[in-house]
Amino acid sequence: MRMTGQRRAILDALQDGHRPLSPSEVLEAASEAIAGINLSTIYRNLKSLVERGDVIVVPTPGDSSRYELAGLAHHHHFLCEQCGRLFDMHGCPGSFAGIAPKGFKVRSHELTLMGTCSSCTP
Amino acid sequence: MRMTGQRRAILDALQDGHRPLSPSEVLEAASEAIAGINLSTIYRNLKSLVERGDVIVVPTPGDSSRYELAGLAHHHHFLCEQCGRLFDMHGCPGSFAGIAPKGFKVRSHELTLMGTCSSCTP
DNA sequence: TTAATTGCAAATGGTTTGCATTGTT
DNA sequence: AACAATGCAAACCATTTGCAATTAA
Repeated sequence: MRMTGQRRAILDALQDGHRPLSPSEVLEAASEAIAGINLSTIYRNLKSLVERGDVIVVPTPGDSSRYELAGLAHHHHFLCEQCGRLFDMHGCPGSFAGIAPKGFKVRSHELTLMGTCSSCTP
Repeated sequence: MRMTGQRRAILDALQDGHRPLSPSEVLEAASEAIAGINLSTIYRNLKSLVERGDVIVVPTPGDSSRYELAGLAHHHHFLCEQCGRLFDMHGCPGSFAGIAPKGFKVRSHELTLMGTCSSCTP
């Protein structure tokens, strides 16, 4: 994988966003650096960046997946139902392995809080 | 809303499944009672059953939403990465409101454990 | 008979892919 | 030259919708 300007711009967008971004949010942010950048390219580059381990997928309940830079400490997210943005939160309340049914093997977990972010609260 | 045979079959499918079902799982189950039942009808009826409050949507991270009968105690789910089925778990480890950023209003939360269910564990 | 429900096919929206072109080494 | 990366259009898949035909109250 070559580190092209487009991939650089995508990583920059994720870095500057300070929160997980959807593909269309990445497109919007990267478009400011590279006019005419294509959504297919965003998807393809996000995929290869994930395979390479530079970026992780954030599966989001009831909405499309977001992407964020890899290497952050384990944490969870807040989904604003008003503006649709996903935010990072710090820490994790536990492993939750105890509530899994007997015989089920827990590999990971997703915790998402939903509500209204501070910008959208009147 | 009229209680047709199709709607009856859909509710029966959700009841008998003992776990949240995807639209295509509902189709498969309802087809045994009503041959030729259409997927559009499944979607339309699920929607009206949700509006009526008989059924709730279970938004599932990284996968399409599932549906389950309303009225169950607050609980969370386990997604088997092998067979794709979603299972109910009992109880909830907490409110999690404490980890939300300042100024954010929490309305609800989704907790999903991922891994391998007992049927898929070797 | 009146209004809700259904099947079918077409539309939609997000994501992926084929292919010819462009860019990098 | 050899191969990776891109743009574009078409394919895809889950979900929704328009409409004419059917069914329930």
